[in-house]
Amino acid sequence: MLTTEKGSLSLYMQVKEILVARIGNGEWLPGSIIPSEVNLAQELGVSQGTVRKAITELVESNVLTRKQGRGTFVSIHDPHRALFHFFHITDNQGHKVLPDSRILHCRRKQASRKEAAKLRLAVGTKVIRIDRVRYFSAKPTMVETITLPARPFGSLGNRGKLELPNTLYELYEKQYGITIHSAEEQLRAVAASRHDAKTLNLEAGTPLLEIERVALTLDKTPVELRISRCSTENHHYQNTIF
Amino acid sequence: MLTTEKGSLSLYMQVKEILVARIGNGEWLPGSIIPSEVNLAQELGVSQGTVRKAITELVESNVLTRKQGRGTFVSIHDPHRALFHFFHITDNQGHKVLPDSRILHCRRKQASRKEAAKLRLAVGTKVIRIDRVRYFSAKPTMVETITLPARPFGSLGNRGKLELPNTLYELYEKQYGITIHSAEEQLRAVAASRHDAKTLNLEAGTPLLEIERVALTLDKTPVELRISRCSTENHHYQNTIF
DNA sequence: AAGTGGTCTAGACCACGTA
DNA sequence: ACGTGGTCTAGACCACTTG
Repeated sequence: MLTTEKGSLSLYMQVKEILVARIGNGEWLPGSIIPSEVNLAQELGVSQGTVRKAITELVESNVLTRKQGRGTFVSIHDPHRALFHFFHITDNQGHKVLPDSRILHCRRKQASRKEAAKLRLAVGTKVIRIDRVRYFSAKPTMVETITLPARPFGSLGNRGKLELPNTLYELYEKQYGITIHSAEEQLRAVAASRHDAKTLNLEAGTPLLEIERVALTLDKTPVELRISRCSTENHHYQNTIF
Repeated sequence: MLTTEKGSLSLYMQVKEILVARIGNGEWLPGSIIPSEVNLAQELGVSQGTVRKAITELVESNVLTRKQGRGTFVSIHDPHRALFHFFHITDNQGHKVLPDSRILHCRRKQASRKEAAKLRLAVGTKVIRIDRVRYFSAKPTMVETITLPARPFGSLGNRGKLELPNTLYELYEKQYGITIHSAEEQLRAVAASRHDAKTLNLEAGTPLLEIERVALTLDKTPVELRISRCSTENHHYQNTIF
């Protein structure tokens, strides 16, 4: 129940937690409309302004989306959002294009020390590891290794595994009900290994941009480790600091 | 004058523009307090809620800072803000430490094509170019080339030039009244040149992380071009995507 | 026409910092 | 005690979308 007692959170924060909980437990699915501000206010016994403030903060953190005249919706990961929010590679003219993908391998393994640490699993836990190459206008440019915990993603790669979509986050959401809300990335310069070099058709030792990303759900649970090594001959990583 | 006519911006947006203008023209300097919400509302003939909404957005974009019980202040670039907002290099344990700096050169030149383009100047315009090395625990780790338009920064480096502070953005603000509000960064992997290698005490050809940053003022005027080449042996570039 | 979010108002009380 | 920002309310009107 909502309270306004001394030690408690502010009303709108309590409303926010209720909304997040309803999204988290699947009561309101991605893409679906939520009740109007007036209805929620009535139901929860607060004013519309309080509900509004809670919703505003969730819109700012990309959890909800408002559409004037229509209603408020649980955010959905269409390819557009994946591209503009989570994909930071652009060509040297600043144009952003999603690369094509080709899967090299997809197998089950036991989590290495590093994978276990990054995904907060016990060493040896079953994971799925995907290797793929990504192409910009038919030119191989990135090699990617993606590690997923087998627990939620158990069925992935079991049958017809080489047919994974290009935008994985959409798959996670639609197939497994897992929505990526944030990510931590670490960037380094590394020398291309012989394998990298062969795959990307360049010389071993060529400098590559390595991006190590841990993707997180709304409650900060890590659900994907992705290591990308990218040739920065014609592309770069673009970051805007506000 | 504020209006609520049909084609015009919403009231709180007009208030926001007034506040930004007063900051931009130096009426309210960085670090100083601005009038209270109630006073501004009275002066501008709107309700406190409207002023509040305008201020809230400016706080979100780091232009203003609220301090409960005290007032609202124009944001200031203390070293802390520079470090946590604009400096993205951390060691491999995730700890952020500001490196020491040593200036190698500081000279006046004519803007190269690239510098002119990035700073939106005519080719050949006078610029100041600073070369420095940055150290983490006494180990040379980054080489930096900083280019500033001579116009606003004319006096910089004229006398005793090798005595520049470690956090330049603070200098820009205090000395020249120029506050950096945002930046565009492009990251690439490059091979260390012989000069890089000698400066950083490693072998030519070693992969380095190159960060090319254009720093912008509140009105999006580019005022600094900074190219950093960083050894990522013990450090990396950390980015969080929300 | 009805329902939604978007803006705006006027006033209330609380929590915090300063004097 | 006073002034500040922080929260909350209740109600108004506008702009937009849908039936």
